[in-house]
Amino acid sequence: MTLEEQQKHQLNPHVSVDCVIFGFDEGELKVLLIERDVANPQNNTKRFSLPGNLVDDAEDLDTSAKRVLKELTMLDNIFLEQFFTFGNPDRVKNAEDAQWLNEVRDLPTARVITVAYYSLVKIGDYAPSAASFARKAFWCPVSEVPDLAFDHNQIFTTALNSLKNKLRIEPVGFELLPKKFTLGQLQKVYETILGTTLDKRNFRRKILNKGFLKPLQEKQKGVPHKRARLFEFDKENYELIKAKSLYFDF
Amino acid sequence: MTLEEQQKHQLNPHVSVDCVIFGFDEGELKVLLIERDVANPQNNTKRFSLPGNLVDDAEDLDTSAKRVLKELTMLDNIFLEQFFTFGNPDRVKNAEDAQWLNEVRDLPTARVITVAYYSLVKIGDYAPSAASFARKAFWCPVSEVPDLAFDHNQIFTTALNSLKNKLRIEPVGFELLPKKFTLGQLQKVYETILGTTLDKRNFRRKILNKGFLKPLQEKQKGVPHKRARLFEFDKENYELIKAKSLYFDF
DNA sequence: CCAAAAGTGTTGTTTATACACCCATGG
DNA sequence: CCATGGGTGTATAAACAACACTTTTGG
Repeated sequence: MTLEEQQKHQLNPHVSVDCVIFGFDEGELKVLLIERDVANPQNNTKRFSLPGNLVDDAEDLDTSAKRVLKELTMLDNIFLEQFFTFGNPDRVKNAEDAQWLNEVRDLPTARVITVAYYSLVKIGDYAPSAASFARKAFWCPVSEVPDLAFDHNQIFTTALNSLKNKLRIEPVGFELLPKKFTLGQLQKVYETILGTTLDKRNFRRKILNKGFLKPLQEKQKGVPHKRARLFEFDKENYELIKAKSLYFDF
Repeated sequence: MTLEEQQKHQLNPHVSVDCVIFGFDEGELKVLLIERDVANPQNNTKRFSLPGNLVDDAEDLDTSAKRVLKELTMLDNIFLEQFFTFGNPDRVKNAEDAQWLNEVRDLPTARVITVAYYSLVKIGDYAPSAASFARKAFWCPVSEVPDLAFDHNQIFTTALNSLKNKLRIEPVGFELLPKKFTLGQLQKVYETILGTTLDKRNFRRKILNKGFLKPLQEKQKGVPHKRARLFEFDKENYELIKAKSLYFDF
């Protein structure tokens, strides 16, 4: 290991990143949780948390979040955004987490502030490579998130709120869907995240008028109803549109 | 000093807060800068920065930002919001800042991540108590911000953007004005922050329809033109309105 | 009397909302 | 033939944008 590499892997014991990774599957919004390794097998109380880790001391925060995300999901991220920093001095001091911290941290009692990110991934793309860590990581419907370590429940709730706000301003919905998707699927994503129902005709008119959805010739196959037209997100066009009108509004 | 107080004042060398404090005066948006103390009087190159400091190790981030703001302005804050965390590993490593860090920090070469807040204050209320630190702190028009220490120019720019976004969503404009203000003043605030001009009639109609401005009987005095009606922000009413319609939209 | 900001309505255009039926497919 | 989601248009209401003149005051 070169000196440079060594330096790169020197952990900063006071700053961490946590990632709230959203996915969408079977009409449900899900979040990626990990089940914590506990070295001591006697302690078999399961404890769940968001994926996160200390930052390396020479590493940018965004880079760190990308690294952690990649380490845990083997996916290069699609979209990754810092949304809040949590720094309650007691956030890592609950008794339930003390043992685990003792096992894995050099300074288990140090105060740690954490910079939180959220990310949207396509579960479909992602599942195939999930096998190697499936024992530790799993998708959990957002309505069934259990008690999490540290202040991770608060982080999760804040992330969900940020995602809602983001969705009103930028068209991030397709990040959760396969590259080719139907308008019905997209509408479902919006409804799930916003927690409302939307009128089908109004939704379609509005989103098609934005001009960043490219209709394909291709259609769905194998569905027990009329085949829906497939669409792609038209990134180039979107960039042009964004430059003019900043707001999206749902 | 009690043990508790001692603990409270133990600085965490790895985490700081920085505050971007906006004020509005003479039709201009201004930001509060400080001129850095340099112990060594030989070094008389002036160096400006945003007000900020390391967090105390047992202190919440919001509390820390409030404390720093109060220490520097003697004002209890009106509005204070975390907007981004800056963590480039090189952000405190420019040569220009090294000497100063050597003088004031225990670990002058440590990487510091900083949680940035912005705040809006009424310059009018604030100026009277400014004397005691006026040598060190001053209001600088946002269009004339000089080179700042560390990455503070970037922090400032990001804050200004966040403020713009905030203004579109919540009516924060009056935070910058005296308790009683005219619609003309308020419009000026919006125009200054958003960097546009707005139609007077449309602005008035729109903002009055929101229902959170309480017209007073009182009028301006001593102006060389028609006296404008004064208004107050109606906080209770605003809370009611906010509960229903989340969006504000300018 | 002049400069400077206050105050005030209307019209045309765009955007949002509410709403109901037929179509194609697989099972 | 049935259940399922796909696909389509119109009418009403609300919000927005553009636009010009009179009033009051201090100097």
